[in-house]
Amino acid sequence: MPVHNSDVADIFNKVADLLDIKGGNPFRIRAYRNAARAVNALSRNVSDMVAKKEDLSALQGIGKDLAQKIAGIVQTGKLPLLDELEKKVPIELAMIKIQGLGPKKIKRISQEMGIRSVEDLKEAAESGKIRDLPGFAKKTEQAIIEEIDRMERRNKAGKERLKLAVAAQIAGPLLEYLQGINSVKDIAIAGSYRRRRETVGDLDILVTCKKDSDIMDRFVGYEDVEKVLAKGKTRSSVILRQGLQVDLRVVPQVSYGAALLYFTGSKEHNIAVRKIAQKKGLKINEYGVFKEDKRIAGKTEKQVYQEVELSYIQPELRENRGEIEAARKGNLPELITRDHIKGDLHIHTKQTDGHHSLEEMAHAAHEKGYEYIAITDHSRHVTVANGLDEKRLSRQIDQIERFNDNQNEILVLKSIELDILEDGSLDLPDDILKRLDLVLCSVHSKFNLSSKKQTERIIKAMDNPHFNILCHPTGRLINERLPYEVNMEKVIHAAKERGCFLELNAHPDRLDLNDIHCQMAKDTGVKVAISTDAHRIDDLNWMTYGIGQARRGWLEPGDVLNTRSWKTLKKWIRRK
DNA sequence: GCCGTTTTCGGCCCGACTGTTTTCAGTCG
Repeated sequence: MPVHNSDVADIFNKVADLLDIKGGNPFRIRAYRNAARAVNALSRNVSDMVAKKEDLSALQGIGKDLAQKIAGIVQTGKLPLLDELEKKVPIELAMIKIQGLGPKKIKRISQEMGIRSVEDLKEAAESGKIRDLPGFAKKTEQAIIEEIDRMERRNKAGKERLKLAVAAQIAGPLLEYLQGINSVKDIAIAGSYRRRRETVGDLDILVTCKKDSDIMDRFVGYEDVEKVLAKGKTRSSVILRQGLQVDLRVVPQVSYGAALLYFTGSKEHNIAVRKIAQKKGLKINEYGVFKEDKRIAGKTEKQVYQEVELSYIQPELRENRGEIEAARKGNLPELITRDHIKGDLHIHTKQTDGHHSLEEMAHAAHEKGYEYIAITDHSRHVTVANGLDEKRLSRQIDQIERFNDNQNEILVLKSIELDILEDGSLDLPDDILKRLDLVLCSVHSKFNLSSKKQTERIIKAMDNPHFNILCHPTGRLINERLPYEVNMEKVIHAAKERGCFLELNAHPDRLDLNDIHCQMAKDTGVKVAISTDAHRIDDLNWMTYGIGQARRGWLEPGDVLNTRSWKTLKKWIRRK
């Protein structure tokens, strides 16, 4: 089994947790966590980098020692330090995931009561033994019981973070409710929701409001609130029935920008920004930028960035993956927006597994202001979707030509979502593909091939001169199905060499390409098509999720295929 | 354990809330 970046990151995070419980140097612990994050954020496979003898210590947060440890993990799959720590600190690491229990408390519980696992802890708490420990009491004991219960329910459901689109359904009505409180002035959802991450762990809502507002009472009184975790003057936390934690912060208007920056994160971005401030003799917190004790900025995010000589950084970029350096040099990307999109290149109809007709989809797309759409029904191999064979595709082609002849609203491109078969051949013969404007190709079967075979399969398919766009390139379904084993670096380079393109599938369950792969495509010079994979009219709205992901991947209008008019697009996709 | 336009040694982001205490440590984000 090849060692993945996430394997290395998991090992480092475990080391950090164990050192934390053991009572290690907090900065050494942070170094391990930083390294875990750095490895996870890499756009390349760390195994490949080790194989090519690249200098890992050049990476931010990874020095000589950790570079060596990474090489060791790649070669053996293990880290001796971790094995050693696991022997010295024999406790189940799941314990640290219990809210309210940190390393210090776990250490005491395990040392003084011999508790080693969540199960032991549950039993001790339920039989009232925890409260006897000095520093612990009834409330802590009760909280432990409740949190273990919540954790168990969450594990059963199998997901810790909600998909962005699901969170949006919960956030919408809540935001409306809070906006209805007349003492509220500004309101925004910050956090990973604002950074448009594909999943969110909680919602951070920020408000400014009039003095003596009853906002906190109203907030904890919201109909969906199941449990109030904390309630203060400036900060309250609740858990909603749907399991989502929501934090509400009230900040003074002069601090709104500083607070928005602070609570939008990411944490790593904030730390990096604050470090710059520190060097300039300034202090940044959620209330503003301070020189000694005087506030010199804070009303807007832009002001705060200005004080540390950075240009404004879009929320989607705030991951400490190079955006700060780019802001300093003034070469941040001009990120793509929904308004740049001229058409949707992946749309299904009733002919296969869609729910609306070609005419209905075309009309809806016209109403969105699009210049063109591509009709991309499935090919015959996808039998469950009633995929098209040559005859039916031929009829659909005729139908589209007639449709285009009879209206001027929108151009409908003749296309297909064609299956890539196990051996890398395409599901329909070239004769019929020739008649299409555009050919999308997808893997819908044999997800469990080895990385080598899966990569070869896809690249062989790209050898066919009709191949234009690779759909949902890794096949992952967020929270449901892992990506299949595939070497994306090779796939992207193969696409570049052959004049092919990659899709960023905007379906909120897919968002595939992910942000890091988008950036990889951009750096390689492969243009990306942001498409919804709509199966019904409403699905066309998913474009905004694709845009969010693309922005996280630093994509500019010029990096995206469907920001171009069909006239230009047509030239780009023609293969030599 | 990392890092350097003050530094190769001595730093390493910062504040709110809670629970258990009588002034604060632990946890969280």
